[in-house]
Amino acid sequence: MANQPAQPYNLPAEATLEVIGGKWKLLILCYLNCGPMRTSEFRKEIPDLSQKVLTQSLRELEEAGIITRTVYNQVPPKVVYEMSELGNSLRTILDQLGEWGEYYIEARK
Amino acid sequence: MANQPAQPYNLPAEATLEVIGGKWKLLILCYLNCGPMRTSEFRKEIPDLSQKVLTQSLRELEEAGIITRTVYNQVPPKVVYEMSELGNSLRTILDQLGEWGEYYIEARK
DNA sequence: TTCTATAGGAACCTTATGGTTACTTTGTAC
DNA sequence: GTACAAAGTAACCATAAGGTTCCTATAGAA
Repeated sequence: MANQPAQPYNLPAEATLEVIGGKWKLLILCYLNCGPMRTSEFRKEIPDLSQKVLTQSLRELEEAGIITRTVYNQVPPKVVYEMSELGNSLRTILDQLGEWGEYYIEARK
Repeated sequence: MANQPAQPYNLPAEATLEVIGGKWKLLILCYLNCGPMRTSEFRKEIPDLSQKVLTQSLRELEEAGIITRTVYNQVPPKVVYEMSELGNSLRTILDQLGEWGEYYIEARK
């Protein structure tokens, strides 16, 4: 139960992994990279992703400032998620992770 | 207990995160980026990293083909770890993760 | 007036990951 | 012959992350 140090990371790169890490966040960001999405659209596109983990992941991405959440005051509810400025700055990284992943999968065959 | 699908990833980028993910792997790779290291050197440099998690992480990186392990047949034992070719191909990614992490930490202040 | 659609919360369980402690092996130095 | 060094392994525990099921609110449609 030690207090958190001023800088909780050994390396800045860990901050990046903390933001995009987790089982589904990359996939969520990948969809948002193509444009805004509502919750129900995520549910249809990624049926294996449970409601709970979806909203949890979206909340964390929102708190990290990577995506924005817009609530339309209507019934039934409508909530739209999209990339923020900060989120867009991640694009290069996401692309590179994908490229190296392809290379790696190929190299391991 | 479902069988693994042919491709266990939704995205190739997930393969990358699987390789470098975990609490200590980035740090380990960061040290190896500067040159070969023996186990005892890791223990001194990263005292918060337990023996168990260290060897476990090194094993996984080795299985991923990212690092190599060389055992010298002597007593007391001597084991040296270093980056492989494949490991070196990760360098750009690691750098970018670090750069974005710095940017992000700054942007969040 | 009952049903539907949408987004989410609450309670609970399971598994993965990380951490701790104690033990092992074996040649050399004291 | 005892102690030490290096690189582990084994058994165990704690916490985090992910997953399941059921519940809620509310306007309009049937």
